[in-house]
Amino acid sequence: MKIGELSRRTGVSVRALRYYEEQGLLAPRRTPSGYREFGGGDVALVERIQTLLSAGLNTELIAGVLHCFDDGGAGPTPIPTCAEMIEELEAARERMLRRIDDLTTSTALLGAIIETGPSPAVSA
Amino acid sequence: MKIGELSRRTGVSVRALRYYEEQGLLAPRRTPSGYREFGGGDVALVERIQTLLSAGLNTELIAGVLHCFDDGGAGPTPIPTCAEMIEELEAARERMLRRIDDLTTSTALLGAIIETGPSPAVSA
DNA sequence: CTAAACTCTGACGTTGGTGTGAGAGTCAAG
DNA sequence: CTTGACTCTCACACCAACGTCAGAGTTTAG
Repeated sequence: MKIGELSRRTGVSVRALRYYEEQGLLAPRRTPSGYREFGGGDVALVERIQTLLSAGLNTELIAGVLHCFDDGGAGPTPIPTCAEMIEELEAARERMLRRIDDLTTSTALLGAIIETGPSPAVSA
Repeated sequence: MKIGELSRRTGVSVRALRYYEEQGLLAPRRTPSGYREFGGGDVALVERIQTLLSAGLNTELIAGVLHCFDDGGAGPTPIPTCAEMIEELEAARERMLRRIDDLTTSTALLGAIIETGPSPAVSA
């Protein structure tokens, strides 16, 4: 299928799909005239990318670990080692947890500012 | 004092201080030669700005509510109405809380991916 | 007077996932 | 053949708070 159809099927914008290819997340074939030609499996692949992006991973990390999810396109191929993938995912999760901590601290500080009003709460 | 001294006193970079002025958070006088001349109160003001920034507010919002913290420079002037300020701060806090929720959901999703391994966890 | 230290105003770079055209080629239908 | 829908490749815009040069003027210590 061409990029417009993939976009409609996945709800992902054409621009985003081209960006995914640029980042090495997608590798469509090309027609003689240069049009991208996607396969049926790419629908699930794009959805998987969306899932990982919504989980807070960036495209670089996704590009690094995406092949670990690749079942070869058909069979239940026993997953490659990819212990490295787990490590990177856990590192990403820990960054997110730290980010949550920071935000929690910030909201608490903001809450204090709101409650106490315009006090010179400049301890930092 | 000049910008370098204010920077040393507050620990905020010269570039950041110029940026604050550009955003309307600071309004130093100028010497005939064009040098910024800050007053003693600006140290506390910069610290207050830092506090609000670390609380997750952006400069635009800070610019809008900063005058509500202004005590006139001396007396315990009863704070102006500025109910609007409280509203904006609470709105900002709620945005941050939503962001925390999103991140929490994402980390949970990422955790599930890590635990279950490369399963086709593409529900979204 | 000179050199070091400081300050000034631009103005581009950063980070990441797109939005939004510009200008041009391709393809299917009438 | 022509129109319209679709696609292509650049390439700038965006958001935020700065970092970091460049080139030039100012001030200060010796």
